[in-house]
Amino acid sequence: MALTIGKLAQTAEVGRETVRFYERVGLIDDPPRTQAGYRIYPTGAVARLRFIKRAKELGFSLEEIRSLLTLRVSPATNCDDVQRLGQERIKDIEGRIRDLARMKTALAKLLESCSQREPTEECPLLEALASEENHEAQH
Amino acid sequence: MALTIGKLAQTAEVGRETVRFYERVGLIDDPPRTQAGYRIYPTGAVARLRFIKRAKELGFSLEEIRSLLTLRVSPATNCDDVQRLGQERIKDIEGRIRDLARMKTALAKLLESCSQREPTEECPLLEALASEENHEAQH
DNA sequence: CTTGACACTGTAGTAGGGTACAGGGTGCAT
DNA sequence: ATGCACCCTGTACCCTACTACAGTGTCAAG
Repeated sequence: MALTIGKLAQTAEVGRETVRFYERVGLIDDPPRTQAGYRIYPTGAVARLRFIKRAKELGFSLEEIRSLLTLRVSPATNCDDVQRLGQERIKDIEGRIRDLARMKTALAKLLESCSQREPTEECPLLEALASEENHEAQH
Repeated sequence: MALTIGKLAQTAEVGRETVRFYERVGLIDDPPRTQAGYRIYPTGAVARLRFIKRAKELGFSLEEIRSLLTLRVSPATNCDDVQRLGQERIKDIEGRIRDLARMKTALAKLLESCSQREPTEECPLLEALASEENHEAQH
């Protein structure tokens, strides 16, 4: 069950041109072609495109997504490299989760104080994220 | 204790030009000026810039950040609007946290299987985010 | 055997988010 | 009173991540 580029794009909910763009920049493999030169994709390509799409929504750049996608265990890959790179990524993700959690708390507090109609002078969001501590982001 | 643009930029760890850019697009207020036209910022501007910087790192666009920043309690703001907008943002943030947590789990599993030298054919990250459910992002 | 939907390549344009001057003024330390 | 660091306004340019053609070829349905 193979897909043409249009069907793939539609299924993964990205643009047709976007698929070709990702191919150009090496985020997805060059697919095999028909006699006529049409790209034909395995169904797995859908997952890959969806992954890229969602990772992008999570704030990863295409460059970062590339490095996430190439993280896999294979005989050819040195295990230490995978461990190191993987640990780095995990730390990064943990940091993002912490920051988001802080934002969420701040927002929740804000909404609470709002519903109690106690106008706050300072925006609690600012305080929530402006804090100096634990911040030397590895971006 | 007021700041010139250079000092502000340095303290908040953004570029001087970036500060002017944010002013142009309305993310920060036009500050008062000296006789000579020099911008002078209150110290609170540092927190605002830091907030913008970190929210950006978390994948929010300047447009979204604008909407986060205007979410504050003030007599002029309708409380229902704040609640609605805030709830939306919280849902969004929760979704991001969930996705990131899934990615983290997938990465950890990958590293584990690596240390056990079990080559994985498929990148386990793909499955982590590929799930259909709970996904009609409000971006 | 044509017509309409889809595919191909290549190149150009766009939006978002800055970044880098050029050309000129300010301000304070020596 | 003259450097030197800093500020001002423009305008132009850059990178990322698409998006939109133009010009042409393919293929399946009627």
